[in-house]
Amino acid sequence: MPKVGMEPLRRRALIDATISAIGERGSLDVTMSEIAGRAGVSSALAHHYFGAKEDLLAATMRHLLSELLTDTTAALRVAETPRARVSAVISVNFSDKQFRAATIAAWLAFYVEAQKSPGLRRLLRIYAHRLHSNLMSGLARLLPRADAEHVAEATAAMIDGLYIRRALRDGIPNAASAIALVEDYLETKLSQAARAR
Amino acid sequence: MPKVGMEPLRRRALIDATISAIGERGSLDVTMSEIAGRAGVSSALAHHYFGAKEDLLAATMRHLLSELLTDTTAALRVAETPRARVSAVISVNFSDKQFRAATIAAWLAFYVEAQKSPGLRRLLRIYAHRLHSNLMSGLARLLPRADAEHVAEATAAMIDGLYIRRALRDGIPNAASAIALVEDYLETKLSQAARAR
DNA sequence: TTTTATTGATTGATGCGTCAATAAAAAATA
DNA sequence: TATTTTTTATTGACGCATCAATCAATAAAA
Repeated sequence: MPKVGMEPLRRRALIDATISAIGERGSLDVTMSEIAGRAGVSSALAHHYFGAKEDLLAATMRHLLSELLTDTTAALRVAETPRARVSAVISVNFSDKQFRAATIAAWLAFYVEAQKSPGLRRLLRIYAHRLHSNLMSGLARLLPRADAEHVAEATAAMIDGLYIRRALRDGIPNAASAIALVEDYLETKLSQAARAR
Repeated sequence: MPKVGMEPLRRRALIDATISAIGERGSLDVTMSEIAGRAGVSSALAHHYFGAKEDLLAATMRHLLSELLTDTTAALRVAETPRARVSAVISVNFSDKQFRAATIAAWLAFYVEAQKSPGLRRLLRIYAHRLHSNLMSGLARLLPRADAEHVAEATAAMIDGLYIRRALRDGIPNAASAIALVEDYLETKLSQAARAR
């Protein structure tokens, strides 16, 4: 059976299995055997490629993060105006790929785990910082600096909050209404600023 | 040593110990021994009073929830106007007692745990519902029904989001600025509505 | 023959939940 | 009031299950 060049395929399969396992269990205490089983390999192989369980979890987190960043930069590339840049960032966060039960459960679980693990916390800080600066890349051209910072904070908080409510499967059932909520806030703040000018 | 009437004292001490243990560890996987140790008793006693670990966690969650509800009703009682009612609900959520690292870590951990445990999920649904209707108790008198619902959703999401960001100890360092963010949103929406009228 | 892929079996640790044992208070009985 | 009995409080020790991590063994490529 052993065919060479399996490593990248197995790594990817194990990471995918980790996300779906976390999504189904709803928490990070999934076993290595559970994950490995989903990926169709033995738990020993998972250890072979990733070392400790925490390393696999960190790799999964990094994967989630880099997917989000990739999608975001792609969306930003085609955004023509500052206003469109802000909407692009928002829509990526609520895209089908991101705003899915398994993905959200994984994010939530990682937030909790980050309390313990400094490595994970660093990764989440990076995420928060990127989200902020991506939002600012549009807002800074629409509002005075201080207001832009303020609106970026509030928008980021709203996005995180909507993720949580989605995890609870209560209120805000779909991505469209979540986007509408955030966009409405933005529109309100922008028109308020325009009036003041 | 055995003195009669220990039960309520022990129960309370164990629940407090659970919160602080979760706060320090940052997650729900604290051991019964750890909790019992903090409460100054053996793990066997914790089992004696609460049964399974999950029961202790559920009791802790219920305690957190009922404290929040008690504080909220107290704050609502002294609120004179509809506008004051909304502010009252917000300020309770960011009060010293609620917006504390240990409490927030516990809430976050419970959100994750709720994915697995239907009992906990029910409790969190109750919390979300109460928060919503408490906000509505003021908003319904300030805005048309549909707008009020919308603003209540957004406010609730913002509150949850700010909790998460607090848990990460990143951005929004203190309660005051968190309140300012939410109040600013509210004020903006209310004045927008007033102008439209 | 060396490297890469893979696993079953095993080990060691951890932690929940139980149980029998101890002791002090309260209640019942003499 | 003195005693026995029952109830309440409490724990150390232990069984049992789970799981992460290791390792020796197998087999196909290079």
